[in-house]
Amino acid sequence: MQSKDTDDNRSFVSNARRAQIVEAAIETVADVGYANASLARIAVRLGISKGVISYHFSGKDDLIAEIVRQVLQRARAYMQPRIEAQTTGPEILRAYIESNLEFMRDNPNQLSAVVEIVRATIAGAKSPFTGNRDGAVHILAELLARFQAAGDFRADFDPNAMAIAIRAVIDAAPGRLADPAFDIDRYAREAVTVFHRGTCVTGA
Amino acid sequence: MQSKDTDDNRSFVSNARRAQIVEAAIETVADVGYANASLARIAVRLGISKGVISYHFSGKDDLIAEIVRQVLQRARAYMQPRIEAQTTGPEILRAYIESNLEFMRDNPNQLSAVVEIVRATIAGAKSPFTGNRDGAVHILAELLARFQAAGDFRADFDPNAMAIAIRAVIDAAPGRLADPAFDIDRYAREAVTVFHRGTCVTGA
DNA sequence: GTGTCTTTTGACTGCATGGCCAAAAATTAG
DNA sequence: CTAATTTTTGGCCATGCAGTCAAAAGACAC
Repeated sequence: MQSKDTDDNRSFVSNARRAQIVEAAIETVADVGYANASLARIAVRLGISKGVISYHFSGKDDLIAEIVRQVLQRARAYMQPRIEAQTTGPEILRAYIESNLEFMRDNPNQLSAVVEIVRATIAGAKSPFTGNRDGAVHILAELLARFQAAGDFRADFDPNAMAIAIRAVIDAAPGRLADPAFDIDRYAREAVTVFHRGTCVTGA
Repeated sequence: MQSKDTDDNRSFVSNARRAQIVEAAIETVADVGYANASLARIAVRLGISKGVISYHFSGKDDLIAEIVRQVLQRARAYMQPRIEAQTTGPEILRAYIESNLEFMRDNPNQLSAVVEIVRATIAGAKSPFTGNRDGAVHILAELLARFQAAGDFRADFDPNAMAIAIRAVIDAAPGRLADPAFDIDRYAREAVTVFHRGTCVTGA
């Protein structure tokens, strides 16, 4: 094993095992919370010995990083085309919010796990995922700023503050998915409306 | 000691010690994150033995609950008069958002700690603070619904979804306070504007 | 079937945690 | 000053954690 592992460096079986472990880890985190998601618990969920995890991953950090990497890749793959299909600022913003929340609705565990991992590791200490969070905000802020300059949005809001608010509203959803009274589609509609009204020159 | 402790049940010195420990615990949580805020760390910050904490509190849960209780009480004391001074729906909503964020700005550690405690303990397992979070959302939702019925707000948004979004935007602030580039006053202004535009019939 | 390589097991380490407690120290009362 | 009480100390548990490892089990080529 080299330090820079590629998928092709590993056998089919090995890759399947890794995928299996990643999946179990996602479920475990979404289920019992990041703080309680120990290697032992993940192993029990799979019915294997926890040594197997150590064999296939260099450590817990490696496993967690792999979760974040995989989920964000899938989320990006789902969202990106939907966002890029739009042309105007308001349309893009709507597609951004909607595709984010749709992905959460259809893959509830995955983003729940990632949001929790990022939050838990960022709190207090420096984390390998700080750049991840700030990166998402920054990309959104740039987007807002671009279309603000183009006149698609009102000129007098701070793109950075707005981006933080938008992401806050989106990232609050996973933690509510467990509540049966929470209607994420309804929530998405409200979020779209609020930020449309909040960013555009004219009302709805 | 009885199980239902009142302040008056304890000596002055004892209450002072408790307050001191609570304060140190708040700072520790805000500093190193809830996950790393062990009794040992809190004790070191105070320069005392960790047994002292066990002596003054029935356990870690007790200490944490006391933090939440005290901070929320202070926050309520700050916010409530400011909110009740308003009469119309939009004014109340503005006062709600502004007073929340002002309290965070002036007491950065306190609400950082509480938000993190509530988030960390709610994730995955059932927590003594679940009702706390849902209660805050519920109160806000009722408020929105009341003034929606009165015609102060547009009639076609879901008060519950809106309340969740508003709290999400507010609760995202503490985690950003450490970032020197984050201007919480600016953030408050944008939040007020967004939700004013999002809830009212006419634009800004 | 034999030998090689991969994978899994289960026991083990070292560490940090929350909680506990007897003895020491400090405080207060008489 | 002495005795009773409150408070603090520092060491001690049991538990759960991530990570390690030798040995067993399995897969597979020949």
